[in-house]
This record gives sequence, structure tokens and C-alpha cells, in this order.
Amino acid sequence: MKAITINQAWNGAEKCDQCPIRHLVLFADLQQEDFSQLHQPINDMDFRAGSALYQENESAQFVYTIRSGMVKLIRYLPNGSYRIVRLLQLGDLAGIEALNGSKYQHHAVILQHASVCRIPIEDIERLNFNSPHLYKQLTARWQKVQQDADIWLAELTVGNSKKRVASLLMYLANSTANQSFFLPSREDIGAILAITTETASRIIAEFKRLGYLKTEQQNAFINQAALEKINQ
Amino acid sequence: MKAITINQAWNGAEKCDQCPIRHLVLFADLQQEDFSQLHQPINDMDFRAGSALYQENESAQFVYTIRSGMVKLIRYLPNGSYRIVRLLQLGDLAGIEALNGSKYQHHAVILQHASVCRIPIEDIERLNFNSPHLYKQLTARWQKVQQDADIWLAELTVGNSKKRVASLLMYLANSTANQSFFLPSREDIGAILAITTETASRIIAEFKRLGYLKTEQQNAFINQAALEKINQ
DNA sequence: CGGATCGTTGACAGGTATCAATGCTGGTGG
DNA sequence: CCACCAGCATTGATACCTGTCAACGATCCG
Repeated sequence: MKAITINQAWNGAEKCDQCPIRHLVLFADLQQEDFSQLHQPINDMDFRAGSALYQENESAQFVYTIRSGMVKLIRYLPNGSYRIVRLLQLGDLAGIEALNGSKYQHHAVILQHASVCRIPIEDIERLNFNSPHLYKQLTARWQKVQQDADIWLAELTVGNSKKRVASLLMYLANSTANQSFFLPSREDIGAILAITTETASRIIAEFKRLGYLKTEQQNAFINQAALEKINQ
Repeated sequence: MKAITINQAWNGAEKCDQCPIRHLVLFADLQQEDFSQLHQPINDMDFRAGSALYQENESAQFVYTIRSGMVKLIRYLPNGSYRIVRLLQLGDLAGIEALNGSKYQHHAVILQHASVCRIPIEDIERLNFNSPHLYKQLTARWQKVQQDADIWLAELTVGNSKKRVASLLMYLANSTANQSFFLPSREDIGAILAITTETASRIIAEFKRLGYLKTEQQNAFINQAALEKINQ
């Protein structure tokens, strides 16, 4: 199996206006005439878990709208370990910091098999300069970046480990429309919560024993009420 | 002494184009004709330490460019304590998340006597809709939000307490052009680093004993080389 | 079947939260 | 003017939590 598959490529309005998740994506507010500003094809691509969308400090040419799956944004630390600073899902925009000629600020790695739309930055900037219709959605994406960062800082890195794991499970459960959600590896849970892999494993195992968490393959289900009681 | 002082108010280009820190602020790229889009006065205000720029969930009418001093953005936690999620200084924009009709997402409290320009959001949105010259600086401010959040997550909430305090001191020292910097209270240091007040105090006191940190009034000086060696 | 990867569990040392007491300092009112 | 108070900083004692090092089980795949 290849790490990357290009499903299709199209130009401008040809397909975007039929997009089933159009209301969730960056181009939600564009008018018919705006699409003529898009000069390069937009690719619909599939990535398997473990492959990378882009690397930190790589010069940036694209942003990526997540259509399905999950992407982690990571930063390596001086000691060789890494920290996950955000998780991206349906409707989020990966690489948004690269607008205006900046470089990517993270490694973006696929956590759960993902389907994404790859959009050329050059087209976004042209569009934004010539039309007022992109601004609102772009601002909404930036607001989400801040909101997610704040959740990380105020909920996921405060309190003891048990409380952090409980908060993460609820965050994951509530950020999908499904009953179940994707449970990251113990190492990734550690990198999200700034705890060790072993501690993450102990707590997940304990939650399973207590019936607060159930897993079938990679699908996880939680007992929300029980987890909410673990506060600090 | 009043908590708030309004130094002056002006309209549009009347004063902004003479601003001594114009190159650092949101309006850096505006052209002469853009200023006519500003319909309401911009106030230059002074706030003393401890007073609030705005409250979380308050409906937002203004953003604030920081001209001097320091502002903390805080979130209260369910147990009554609080977490500082960002520090704002010269050139930063407080309340940026309130564009597009959103509410403020934090409490903004003055940490060190601050001078700010209060800008009506309505004018910013009008300007941004009618002129392409604001977009670049606005994007730069959002990028800074993400960058600061990442520093918090990847440097200031990882590793043991001693390493975190060392990282914070270096961050504070390097984010000002002066030799010295403002040292927050032990409680605030704790709220920044997700450690207790007592732990923060112990480590600051130890750094002082070792000569890594010196203070005169509220001015602090560090031995950067010594602090850099403390990595985990 | 064996190896690789990931998850789980144990033992233990070291770090941090907690509770508590004591300095320190600037401001206020008698 | 000075004593007092409130708020902040410092320090100590202790229990608990988490990191570390290590071993072992489970699962998948070639």
C-alpha cells in the first residue's frame, strides 16, 4: 500500500461547489466568480497512518483541509522526544501558519488514515487579496487554532495524570460526531499530555478495568459521567 | 491613582501616521486613504497593574495594541485556580479572537503597568473588508498567537520544574529589548508553568542563591549561560 | 516460527503537591 | 511617626505521584 494516493484533481469551481462538506471548509463562503482566481489544481489525497503531510521548516506551498481522519502537529524537543501540540480533524486546516511566505512550524503526521484537499497557498493569497469572501472562514480557522491551543493549555496540561487522561478522552469523544472515537497510542497520549508512555499506559489500563473506557479494535467508547468525576 | 487613564483620543490618520511604534503595530501597512475607513476615535490608554482590559465571555467591541507593559491572558479552572495561557507585550494585539462577532476568550489582566491603543472592532472589520492592506499584519498577529502557544506547549510545560522556570526566565529575558525584564509574582509563574506557587518560589530562590538570577525592585537579570545548562 | 512493535506491569528513587509556619515589605490609620 | 496589617515570598516536613529502568505479555507480519 502506498503512503499517498491522489484520488482526483480538479480546477476551481469544477468540483468544490459539489463538495459534500463544503459548509465545513475554507471555501464555504466563496461566490461563483471567486473560483476563477484559482489557477492551480486542487488535489484530493489519501494518506495512510504514519506518513507526513509536511515537515517543520520546509518551505510551504500548500495548506491541507482535513476531510476525514486525524492529523497530529508535533514539535521535536532538544532531548529527541516530541510533543504533540494539536490534533486536526474534519474541517481543520493544516499548515495555516505558512500563509504570507512563512515556513511550516510543525511536523504534520497522519495519526489515523486521512483524506485531505491540498490547496496551493499562492491561490489562497491571490483570492484573499482580490475577494473579501475568504476572510471570514480564514479568521474562523485562526480562531480554532487559538481555541485548541487554549484547551491544550488549560485542560490537558493541568492537574495530575489521571485527570489529564480523563480530559483527553472526553475531548476526543466530543470532537467527533460518532459514538466511538480513535484512541491514540500510549506514546502519543504521553506526547499530548506531557507525561511518560508508562504513566499513560497505566491510567488507560486502569480506566479499562474500571469500565470507564472500552475499546474494539481502534474504536474507543467512554463512560462520560464516570470520567467527569475525575477532576484533579 | 485611577486604574485607567485616557491620555488622548484621535480620529483616523490624524495621529497614527506619527506613531513612534507604527512599524510594530497592526496599522503598519495602511495607506493614507485607508485611514478614512476609521469612523470612531482610537484611544491611547494607561492601565495600572491588576486592572482588567476585558473579561472572558464579555461581548467584544475593541481590540488593544500593547504599546508598553505586559498583559496576561488567563482562564479560570473549575477548581477556582487559574492558568496563564499567554503573555502579551509590545506590538501584540489583545482580543484578536473577538473579530467576526465572537466573544473574548480570556480574561486580560495587566501584569505590569501598560499603555495600550484601544481600536474599535467595527472599524477593523470595515477596513479589512474594503482594503487589502490590513490582511498581512492581521495574519502576522495570528501567526504570533500560534507561535506563542507553541512555545508554551513545547518549552514551558515540558520537563521538570527547574527546567521550566529556567525556560520561562530566558523567554522573558529574550522578549524584551532591555537588559532587564519584569519578573512575575510566584503565583503567576506557577500559573504559567502549571506548577504550585511554593515550587516556583523554591526554584526562584535557589536560582538567586546560585547567582543565576538577580533582582532590583521588579527588574530582573539572568545569567543566560548558566540557565541554558539546566535542560531537564 | 521468530522478530519487531506496542502495551502492561513491577520496583524504586526522586520530584512535587500539600499543609503549615515564619519572614519580609509596603501601605494605612491612629 | 510608628505600629500594625495584609499580601507576598520563603522554608520545612511529609505523603503521594510520577519518572525511570526493567521485564514480560500480546499482536501482527514476514
